[in-house]
Amino acid sequence: MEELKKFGLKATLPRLRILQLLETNNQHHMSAEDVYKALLDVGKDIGLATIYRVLTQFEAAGLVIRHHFDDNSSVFELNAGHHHDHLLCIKCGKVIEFVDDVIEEHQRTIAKQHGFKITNHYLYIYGVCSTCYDKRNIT
Amino acid sequence: MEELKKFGLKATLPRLRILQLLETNNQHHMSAEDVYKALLDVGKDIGLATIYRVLTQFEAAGLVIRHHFDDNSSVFELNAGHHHDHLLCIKCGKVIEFVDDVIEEHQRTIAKQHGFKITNHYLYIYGVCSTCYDKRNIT
DNA sequence: ATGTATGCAAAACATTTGCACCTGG
DNA sequence: CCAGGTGCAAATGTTTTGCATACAT
Repeated sequence: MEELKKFGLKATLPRLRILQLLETNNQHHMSAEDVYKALLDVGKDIGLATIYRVLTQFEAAGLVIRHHFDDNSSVFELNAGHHHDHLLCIKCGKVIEFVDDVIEEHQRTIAKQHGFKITNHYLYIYGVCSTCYDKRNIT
Repeated sequence: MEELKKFGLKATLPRLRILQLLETNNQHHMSAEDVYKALLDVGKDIGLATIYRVLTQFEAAGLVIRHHFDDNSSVFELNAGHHHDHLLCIKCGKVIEFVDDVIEEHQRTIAKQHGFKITNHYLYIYGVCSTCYDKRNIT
């Protein structure tokens, strides 16, 4: 909880609560709105503006990663230290995390060939998961 | 130009102009605002709302691909038929397109392992290009 | 003609910011 | 105590929508 101090951020209640929520929530990917509602549900009324500010600071501190999935809003996930990519179901919203060393290696090679210093990279594979696919003709 | 009809879209002036712009513009990646301004510059005053509507229809028709780059706005590019990924400079905005067969193959494998039917996928590598990197201590 | 498209202005969102008040160290 | 943090409401930027008018077929 005190990793906040490493980044010169005071350990305030809103920050601690948001961090704790991200650490314990079983859906790792949350929008600012999701965080807001989840905290409200637990009786913690933290302003949405503060949530945006805190998440943005967390992102700058490297505690959190911001993604721009297909819709026009941002989702945040705790930076667990190990980079991973995402496989997303467009029907049910399921998110699967994965790592493929060969893909990682090829990305580095491509960046090098073009003279780029990589800062970060995102791979999103969208599709329909087996559960949703099986249901396709049922309803 | 008449690929519009294939999708049940009337060949109206705004659509033809937007399509033509995307086909001829040397920057392949344009936001709705970019398209709006580019057309204005050529004396074609097409409402921004129409541009959004047309680009969205083009996307649905598969004529255009919509990307959500790091900022919170959408950019569109003509679907040239051959899928490719993107390498982006965070300093100057340069965009390089590339294809890596090994990466593509591994993506298919991963999706299959998880029982997903891929609909599409996006790989964005962000970094600093050599030009910007060389300039880093100059200014 | 007639169903579709467009333009404009207003609405809907997601996100950011200004400012007075509160709080952690 | 005091710098930094928060809440609220207003501002911003992007994208969507309602509706009357204009256009392609």
